[in-house]
Amino acid sequence: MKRSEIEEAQRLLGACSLFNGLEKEERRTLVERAKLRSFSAGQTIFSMGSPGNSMMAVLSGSIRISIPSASGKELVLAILKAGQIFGEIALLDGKERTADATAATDCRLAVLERSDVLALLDRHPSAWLKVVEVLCDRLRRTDQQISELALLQLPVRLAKTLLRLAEDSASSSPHGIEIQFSQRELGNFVGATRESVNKCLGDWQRAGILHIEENVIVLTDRASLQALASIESER
Amino acid sequence: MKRSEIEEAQRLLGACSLFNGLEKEERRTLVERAKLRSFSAGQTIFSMGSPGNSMMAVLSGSIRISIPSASGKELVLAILKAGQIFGEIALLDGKERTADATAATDCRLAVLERSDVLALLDRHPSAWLKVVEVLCDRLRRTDQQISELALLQLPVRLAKTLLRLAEDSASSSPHGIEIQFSQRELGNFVGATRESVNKCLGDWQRAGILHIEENVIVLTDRASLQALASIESER
DNA sequence: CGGAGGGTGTGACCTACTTCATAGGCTGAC
DNA sequence: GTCAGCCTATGAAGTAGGTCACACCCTCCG
Repeated sequence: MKRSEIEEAQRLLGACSLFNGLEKEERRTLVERAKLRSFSAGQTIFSMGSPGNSMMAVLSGSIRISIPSASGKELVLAILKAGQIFGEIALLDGKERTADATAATDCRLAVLERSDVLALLDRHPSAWLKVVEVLCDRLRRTDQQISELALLQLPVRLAKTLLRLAEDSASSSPHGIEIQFSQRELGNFVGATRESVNKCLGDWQRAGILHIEENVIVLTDRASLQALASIESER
Repeated sequence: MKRSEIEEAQRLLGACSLFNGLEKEERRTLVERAKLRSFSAGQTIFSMGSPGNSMMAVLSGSIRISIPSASGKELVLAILKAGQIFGEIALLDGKERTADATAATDCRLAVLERSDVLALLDRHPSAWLKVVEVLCDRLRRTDQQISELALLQLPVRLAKTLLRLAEDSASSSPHGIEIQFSQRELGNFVGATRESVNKCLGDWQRAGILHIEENVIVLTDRASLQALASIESER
């Protein structure tokens, strides 16, 4: 591993909420012990059910966390970007991975082994709190996802996820915020089919809330979408 | 608080996975700092959205954790029994409660304040691991619940939850395992209506897999139910 | 006693989805 | 080139499950 790479990885790990409490020195030893790995878009990083002794921090690119179903369908739980971590559950409790992780784009990861992480936590017990915060955050997210899935109907769920995607998407054109997911992928987010998503988006385009151009959805009227998302329409 | 009560609470806390690693002495001080509280069936213990500075350990009875929706509906996330804990998320990250907790039966709880728990973790950093295990367990559960909700259809979900309920139900009659939840409540478990649950159970009764008598469901043919639960039938 | 409020059982109907089919467009590989 | 494989678009048909309405049974309470 080159010196420059190490330095960059160190800087990037500093961006992780998990590690930004550490002193520089600690971060350096952590990076030294970590394996840096690259994946190209579409590659699978790990699969649900496999044993997992490591966790990953995203250095660049984005990662897709999903749960597969028996027959090809899948539900996307999250898209992770630089500075976020994943795979920590299996590392912490020593059991199987609970979901699939695949590279959504080309990406680079820092892979940390269980023994290294536990050793670090041993030296710095205060870091446990960070770990716990990450887990709590995950739990809040999944709890919310559960209730939405069970209690809200498709248009509301779709509106909510569009807004969420809009929030952590850097790319905004002059006309509005751009979202770059295929309709099939949006379906995987909200637990619906490609066709249903298409119809919903079509309606909204006709209503002037957004428009669809060349594999990109442009949100023009965010307020209306927010209204749609907070309608108490249930199943 | 009476001496006998303290002793009993100590014994019961020892049954919690979270605390069974502690020495007797530590457990005693923890119990001394805890408030013992009783709730009668139906009482609400805390509500989603309220601030939460405490967590609870169930000493006796059972607790119902649920997420309410705008219009009366709700989704039941878990039923907790003696030896289990809840409310730890808000305690750990200092944010709002993510769900409602109500007394499913008359029950007694040990209520632990944030400062006491954090102090204990400070004295015994090894206890963090236990906390993390609890959180990981929760995450595994909710992840599974999400994927079932999104990917499986009602009969499969219902079969799965019946089997789960059967597992941690002590009451088994000579004829089979008894499950004592109303059909409406089962609906709240699987995200469906009373009527749909009724129809499904009716079919299964006709098929001889279970029978229904006086507000009790008796599982007679567990194997068939397991078969139904593992069918890959999707939505 | 009667009535309110809980439970189960069932039908008729409605609708939010899925499934299936078809059509066309673009990109990248052979 | 053309073919495979991805995407969007849209409409017809099928269906799981929700909604509504009713009947009936408890038990608890005034």
